[in-house]
Amino acid sequence: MADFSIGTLSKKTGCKVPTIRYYENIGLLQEPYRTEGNQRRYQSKHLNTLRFILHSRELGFTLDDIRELMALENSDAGKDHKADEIAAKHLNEIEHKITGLAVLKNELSMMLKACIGGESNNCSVIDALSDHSLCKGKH
Amino acid sequence: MADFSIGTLSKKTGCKVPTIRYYENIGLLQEPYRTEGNQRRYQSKHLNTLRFILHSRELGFTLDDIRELMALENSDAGKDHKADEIAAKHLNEIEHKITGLAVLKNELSMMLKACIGGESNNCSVIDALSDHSLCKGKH
DNA sequence: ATAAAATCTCTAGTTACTAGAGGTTCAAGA
DNA sequence: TCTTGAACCTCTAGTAACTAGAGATTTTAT
Repeated sequence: MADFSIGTLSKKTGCKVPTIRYYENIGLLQEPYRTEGNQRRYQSKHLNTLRFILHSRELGFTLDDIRELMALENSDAGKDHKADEIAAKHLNEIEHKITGLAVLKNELSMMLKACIGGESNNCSVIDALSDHSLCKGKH
Repeated sequence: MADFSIGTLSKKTGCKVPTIRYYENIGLLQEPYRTEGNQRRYQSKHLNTLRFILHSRELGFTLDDIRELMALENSDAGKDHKADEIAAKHLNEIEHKITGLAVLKNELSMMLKACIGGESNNCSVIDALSDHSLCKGKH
């Protein structure tokens, strides 16, 4: 297949044009060659790399994680082990986040339930937020 | 109680000194008076406001949410209703986040399980991330 | 009085992009 | 072949919510 423009790469991947340029700027995506008029022309290797980046981002990896993951690909030694490590660490962080959010959810639900079910008309989310004692011990 | 310095306010709340100045800069925290030597001196109202801000942040409200919540306090009309609305919207977002993270968690666990349990030695997180078909349909 | 700790302002860096200005190139139709 | 409009180019600055550091001044305690 013929080489393609940045707009085409954008359509193929769903990644916005400025974001593609950004990834190139920070060294995540290899610089493609340019036409005589200075426009970028991509090949399938760029498409693959970009998809790798996007999928990793969807899974919540940071650009630094991704940079590291990509470096591993080019240095065979211990490659799988290190990649697993990064993924495992990431999984751990996600589990922590989920736990934290579940706590928040409860606190917010309780606040709201109290407001809707309550009888006093000075019931208020604001009061709940101002009342430090409500969260004491949890944080 | 006597008025206190920014360092003392920091200790009372656990909020870092530069963050307190930052909140003042962006207009979230009222400017305190200054000593002749230009140092800030705070009073209990500042302590209360800062605690309100910090607790709201812990619950994941953005600084803009908090700004809005604080504006409500000074405009009685529909105050409770609006605050509930903000909190409810926030609760909704948190529920979405939890759902999304749970999906990620599964995908990552499966990736890792396949790597650890697998027999081939080219098993790799990187391969899983490169393989776009794995996530097709979910995203 | 002196010295250390705390404070001051200001700028710039972080993450992962997005938006806009102002100018150039490409591709398709007449 | 010419023209025109879409797509492209670079560069700067803005977003959220802070954090870090430089270099100067003030406060506090001995």
